[in-house]
Amino acid sequence: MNKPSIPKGTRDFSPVEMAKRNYIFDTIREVYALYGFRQIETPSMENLSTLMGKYGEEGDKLLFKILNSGDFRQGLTPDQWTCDNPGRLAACLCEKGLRYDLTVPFARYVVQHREELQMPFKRYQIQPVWRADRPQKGRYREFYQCDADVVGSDSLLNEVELMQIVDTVFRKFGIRVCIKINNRKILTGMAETIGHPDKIVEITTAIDKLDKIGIDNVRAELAEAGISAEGIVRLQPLFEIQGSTTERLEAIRAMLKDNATGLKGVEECAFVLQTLSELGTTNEVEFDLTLARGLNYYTGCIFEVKALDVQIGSITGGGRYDNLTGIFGMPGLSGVGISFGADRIFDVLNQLGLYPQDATTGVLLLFINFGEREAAHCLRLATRLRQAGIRTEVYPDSVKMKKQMSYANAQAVPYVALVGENEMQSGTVSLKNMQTGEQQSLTVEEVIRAISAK
RNA sequence: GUGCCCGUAGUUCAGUUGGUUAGAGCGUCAGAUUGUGGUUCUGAAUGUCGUGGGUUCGAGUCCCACCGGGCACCCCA
Repeated sequence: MNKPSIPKGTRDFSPVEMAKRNYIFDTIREVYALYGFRQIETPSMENLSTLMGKYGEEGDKLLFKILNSGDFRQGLTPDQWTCDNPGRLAACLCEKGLRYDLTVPFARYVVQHREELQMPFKRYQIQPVWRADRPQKGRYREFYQCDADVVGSDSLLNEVELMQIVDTVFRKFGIRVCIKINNRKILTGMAETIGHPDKIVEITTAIDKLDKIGIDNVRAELAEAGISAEGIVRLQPLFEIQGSTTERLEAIRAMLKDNATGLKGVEECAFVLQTLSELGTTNEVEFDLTLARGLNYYTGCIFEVKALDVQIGSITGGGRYDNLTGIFGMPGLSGVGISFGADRIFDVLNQLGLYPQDATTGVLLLFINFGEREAAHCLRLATRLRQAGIRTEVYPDSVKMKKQMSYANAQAVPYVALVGENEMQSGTVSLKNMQTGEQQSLTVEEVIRAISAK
């Protein structure tokens, strides 16, 4: 018999895994709320027209498309069927797709609900997204993003605030990270200065790979993208500028002295970095000229977070996008956002064993079942414990004690209550601490106090 | 989408140049122990060897295809 299975790149989550994941979501949620963000949700599927063309050519290929219901062949001409372009055919068969990220659906939401929204609008959203990618380490076809965005405010204080959120969240998790900041305007300015304003995308993707493939390969890739030899030489300082943040900012400022866009980018970076350093952060915040980020809707500050103690891709990213709502007919609205990759954070916390103990414990107390009369009595005691907020369970069957104890052990239940004939008569509970093995005779009130104290 | 590696009990893996009835650890279940788990001891269950085809007297082992998994590229959380 064939065993049932789940699609490639998807996962089941066990109770223990869910407890860990909820710890992650709750922590992020709490920090978002602390900074005044409100939660929204959007549907899993969007109209394909909302999604297409927002993530570049590669992104379009990675969209999960939903086959039209009913007779999806209706109205298709033979020409359309035999069409060479799979994208064109898909557009005829599918009008819906699964969301690829949370930012684009959010932009759609803002435009659609613009009359009801008060600007600046700060929202957070924790939901799964889907990408038809080939799965590998730290990369799934269904994964959760935890986004926070502010729209309707150009102030750089939003960038600062988002970086404080990032810093706070990772401090709470106990993950040591490096927060990298750059600005798309600097890269745009560079492209303009070297005479290739049209090659911004090529330049950013090539630069982005620097630490992975090395400077020579980056140069080769730039040449292949059609950048002149002279242009590549003039880009050189990008990789070579050394020194403190202020020194590097100064050097790049000199390079871009005739380019208004580039200079604006430098000033924006300088402001965010300066303000953050005055406020103080737990984690290191670094100016990284080679940070580019793939998504091409970014126009201002861009950020990325890397874990210092685990080899994994970036675990958080984001940036400012000046005209995302423009595509949906609402120009002139600027937004900035971040996205925590919950699944990668999950992997990092697992590898480093950083979960706090009470985040993963389930039931706190299990009543052993000695028989019908005893169980009825325990049920009443359990009700009182639950009213006191203690997660309590009564074993449903009066089977061998060894089996019940093993159950408690396997579930990592910290306390077991034994209430048999003797205890019933004396009105007590024999409370066993499963870690130490100690056992004492207590009243229900004393049990509540003992467990609550922990 | 491109390239490389891998599919044997619930799980991690062994399985000789192709040779009878495919093994082990962990886990599970039962007992030692009818009011005491996590330690120990004893015993037991479990496989269409990923699927289909081919070579062969004979295939877990060799060949092909498909499916699934992992890794790298691409891209990204």
